[in-house]
Amino acid sequence: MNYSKLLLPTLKEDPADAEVVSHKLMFRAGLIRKVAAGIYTWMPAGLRSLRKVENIVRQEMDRAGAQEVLMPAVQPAELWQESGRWDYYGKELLRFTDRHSRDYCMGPTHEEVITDLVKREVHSYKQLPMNLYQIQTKFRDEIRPRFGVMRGREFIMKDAYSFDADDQGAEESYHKMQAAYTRIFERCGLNFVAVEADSGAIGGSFSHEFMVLAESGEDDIAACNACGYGANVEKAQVKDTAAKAEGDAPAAEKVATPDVRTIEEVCAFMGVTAQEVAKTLVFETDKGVVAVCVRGDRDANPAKVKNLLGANAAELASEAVVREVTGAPIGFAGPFGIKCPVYLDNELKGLASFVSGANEVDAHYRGIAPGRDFEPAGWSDLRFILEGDPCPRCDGQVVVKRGIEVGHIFKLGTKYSEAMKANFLDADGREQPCVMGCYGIGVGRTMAAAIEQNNDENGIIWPVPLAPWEVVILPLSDKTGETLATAQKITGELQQAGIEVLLDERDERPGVKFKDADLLGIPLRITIGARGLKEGNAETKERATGEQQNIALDEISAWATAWVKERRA
RNA sequence: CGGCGUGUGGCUCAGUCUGGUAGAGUACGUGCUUCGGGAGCACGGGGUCGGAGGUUCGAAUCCUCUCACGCCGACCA
Repeated sequence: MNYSKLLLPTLKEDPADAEVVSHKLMFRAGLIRKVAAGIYTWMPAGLRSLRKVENIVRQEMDRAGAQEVLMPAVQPAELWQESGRWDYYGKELLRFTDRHSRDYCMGPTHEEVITDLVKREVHSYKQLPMNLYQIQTKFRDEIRPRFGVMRGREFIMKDAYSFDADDQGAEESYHKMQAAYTRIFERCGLNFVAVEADSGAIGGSFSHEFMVLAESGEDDIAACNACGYGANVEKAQVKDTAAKAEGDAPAAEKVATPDVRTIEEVCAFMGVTAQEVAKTLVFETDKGVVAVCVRGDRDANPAKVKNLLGANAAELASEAVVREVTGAPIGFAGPFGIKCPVYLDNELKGLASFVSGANEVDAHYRGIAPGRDFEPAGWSDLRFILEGDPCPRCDGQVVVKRGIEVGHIFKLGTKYSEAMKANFLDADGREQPCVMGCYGIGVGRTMAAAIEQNNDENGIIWPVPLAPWEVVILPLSDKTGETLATAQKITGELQQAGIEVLLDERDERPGVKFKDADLLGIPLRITIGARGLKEGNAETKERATGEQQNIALDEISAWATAWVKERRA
């Protein structure tokens, strides 16, 4: 590939709207250009890397026995009404009508389409298990797209769906995908962890996220420093270690607390620590309004509230609802006398009594004891895990890290197959719903995550398997044209050997070529200059290590070919 | 959707407060000199100053409305 004819516009300055390093570098290196918020064009070099990720994904999916299909981006409302998600899915689902006033949406995911397909085409246990996947453009109308292609509205995703005859088969399919994902991200050269995750609105019984470790990640991961345990903080269980409090609680005493609302204010006013206070939070859910108490220095985890109730959604209640159940403005909620069920976090077992709001303006209680002053609706793990908490699996401690979610796998069960009647006949001739799993990989996000993990002040440092080109050859200008002729010869030889080469034959000064080669992050650079030519040498430089060598011209092609092939995934 | 902020040549930005008819750097074109880590000089092309309306003799600048984009929050498969 000749650089002079490539649409590969590099920039010296960071774009004004980019925040994270991968976004800045993808833009500066001419890999992407923005069309609208969260919507991007893939430029030639960027597309080459994107295709590399896709091909790794494709190879591993095929190896795992999955079959590739391609489903439409535009989906009819009927399918979504059938699954029940037309009403459930929020504004992220971009809806529109055609000229006949029929409702459609841009597919944010394809459970409906695939389940409908399998319902029509698969009828016998003899056809199962089956795993179908696609690499396709999704659209989710995110409220706030950011970080370039990392959280775009339109993005390329690999989504796979498995169909099994029974639960055991579904788990086998799940584990196959887990193994395939591990291979995929290893081949992409990423430093990642697979963690337990909340299965969220998609439903289903269990799920893992594949997280690339990076400070710019949008998710917090709780990992054990001793065993292999890892989980999204949304999901991470907090070990129930609180010993039941001994001794009698003092009688409850109401205290006037004018204008004292926050935990800090309460602690300062009452002369207690946050560990002695129960923070009461009111949640609105589709199973009704509930109150949740956690220790004053902890945060309640809405995902756990949701799961405890078996609800589809749980969010902090509006001020109006808080007034309704507590009879007071926000800041004075407490478990005693509140007009909704109260769930307590396990950790509060350690307190015989605690300080809490009195459900009336400017008042708190001291000495509230669960079981005596009020009857909890239940005890459960309801708070977010924190760094330093005990590992739920072993005696180790939890550390919290940031991660980029590049893949997510779910065991779905029969939620969609039952709703959409994707049934098959078993060996006994009985009709049964398929047991499903679904498995996603953000292809563009994986590529961005690789940059996030591999860069320096000069630009991208591509892992060889994802690099748009494996080798860049820089003929430095001379009067005779000998450097160019030599570079062309080497380019030809490498291409013969199946190496992907970018030949920078632009009439540019050496500094420009060096800077662009670094910015683009091509793993191996070969410089042909008058200086080395005199000695009969080509000069090599590895982007990742900075290591330079002089290699004889008649050996350079073989040397470079071996260098690249050793590092391919 | 709430809070804050920004829209001026392809990119990065100045000019706006204090109204006088649009600039710099970079990128691009031509020429000369250069040529091993983003060269120098000269000349040149390129701008509805996000859009609409208003005030004014005169608006990038002041006022009103609107659109787009960004950050924080909430939200999120």
